[in-house]
Amino acid sequence: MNKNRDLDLPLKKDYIPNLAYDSVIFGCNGEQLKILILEYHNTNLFALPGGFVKKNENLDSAVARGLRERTGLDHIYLEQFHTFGDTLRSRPEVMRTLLKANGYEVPEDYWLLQRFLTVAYYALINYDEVQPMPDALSDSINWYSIEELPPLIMDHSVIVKTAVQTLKGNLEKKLVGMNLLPTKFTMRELQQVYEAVLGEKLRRTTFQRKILGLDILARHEKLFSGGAHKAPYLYSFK
Amino acid sequence: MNKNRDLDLPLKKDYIPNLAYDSVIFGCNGEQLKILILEYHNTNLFALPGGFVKKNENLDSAVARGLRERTGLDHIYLEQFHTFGDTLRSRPEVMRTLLKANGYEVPEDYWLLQRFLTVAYYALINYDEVQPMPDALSDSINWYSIEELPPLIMDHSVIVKTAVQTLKGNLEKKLVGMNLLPTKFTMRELQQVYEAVLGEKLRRTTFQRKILGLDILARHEKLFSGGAHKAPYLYSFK
DNA sequence: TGTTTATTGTCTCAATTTATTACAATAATA
DNA sequence: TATTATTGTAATAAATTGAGACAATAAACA
Repeated sequence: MNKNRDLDLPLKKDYIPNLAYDSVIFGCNGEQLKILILEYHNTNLFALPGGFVKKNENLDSAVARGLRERTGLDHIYLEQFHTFGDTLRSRPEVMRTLLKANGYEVPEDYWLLQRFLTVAYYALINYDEVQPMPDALSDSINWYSIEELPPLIMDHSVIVKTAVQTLKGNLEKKLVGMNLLPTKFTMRELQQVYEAVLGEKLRRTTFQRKILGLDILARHEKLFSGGAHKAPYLYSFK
Repeated sequence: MNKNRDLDLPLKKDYIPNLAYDSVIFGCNGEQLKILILEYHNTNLFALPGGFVKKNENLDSAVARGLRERTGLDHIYLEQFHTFGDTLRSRPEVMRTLLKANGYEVPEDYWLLQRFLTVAYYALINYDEVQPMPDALSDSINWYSIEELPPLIMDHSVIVKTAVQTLKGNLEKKLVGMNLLPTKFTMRELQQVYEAVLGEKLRRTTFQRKILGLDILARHEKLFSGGAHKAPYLYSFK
């Protein structure tokens, strides 16, 4: 197999053992809430983007680093939501399969085949302003609607479900919705984000009154989209 | 020093390296929200109860095990709330101090002196029905009001603050309040728990109507306390 | 150039929820 | 039997939210 690719693999000596992180990276295309999913080379295996924590690196920094590598973006809204630590979540045979598919034959005691706990984060980014990049072991990274995910490896489906639940809960409490939009956005776009996250239609007038009442938005010029109707104002987060 | 106590120390081979857990164990005496704090032997150092995860043990099980050891209680309400992973949170000199104070001289590369990330949980228990027990390295474990904590080692004060914030947020969302009370309790006791957690007085009639309206309580016999007034009903969680 | 269409911003009134007050019931005591 | 402290619930006021109405307006069209 492809022995000269070994240098791509993370080295045991550089990382905290038995500990990983995974990121649920949310975007919204105006209709649906979506997340970024990796597809591993030659395997038909799908997974969340993730990585490992360097021995002298903050946990948060490690996740931000991985996110930068996948999205090219900096200063992303990022929030830790749960650490998954069941013994049964680790599936060495899955890891072995995807290493093999990439040309790596590893010994029985290879560090990546051990048990891993993972700290899960969710990130909110602007769907339209990102050019996602696959990692060393995967050949594609794509947006998937949270309603139509491919089967994910290990416990990644549970991680996604937990992320969606957490995001729902934080939407009104922490007002994180605008992180899924560009700096300036219309009230309708914001409402569409809320509807995609909550999974339900909202009443336009009530929504507008509530959001404006929070006094967190600054109003800017109008947006002339070319449509045959009144132009909406643009808003930004204060 | 006391070499024959070495057997009490956790052995590196049994545990996931670089990973710990800490528990913020809440109780309520009717007036104040309190937590259990350990005082280490001969050091004047105070800390949260915590421990390590065995190589083949679920994370949640490890925390439940530690909680059982400190409180003697089983089936405790337990919730993970954050994983703390900054490099600077680890303070090997603190660990060395408290090992020394207990008679343990350890080498420079001793595993407990390395960097540790910690998964933090909070637990809710009945203040009156627990006989807390100190761990191997500590000589006391006591209730402290969250308003009057002693100075805690490392980042344990931050962990406590985060726990209190999380508990506040979950009080109404997850209705966890009754876990701080015995099986049967009066409406006033429940209100006192809410007031202690939220840090504010609540209106009696509004509180009673809201809680009863949730339809989560079963009403039982009255409690005759001996006071010169109408006796309140006892309630339990449905 | 007026007319039409789709959408927006805001207002009004109804429905619901929450806050506040009031008050009768009652357990022990004097 | 009156007094005291507290409880359960009802009644009313205030605030919030739901639902509809409507004028304003940007572009297309006749």
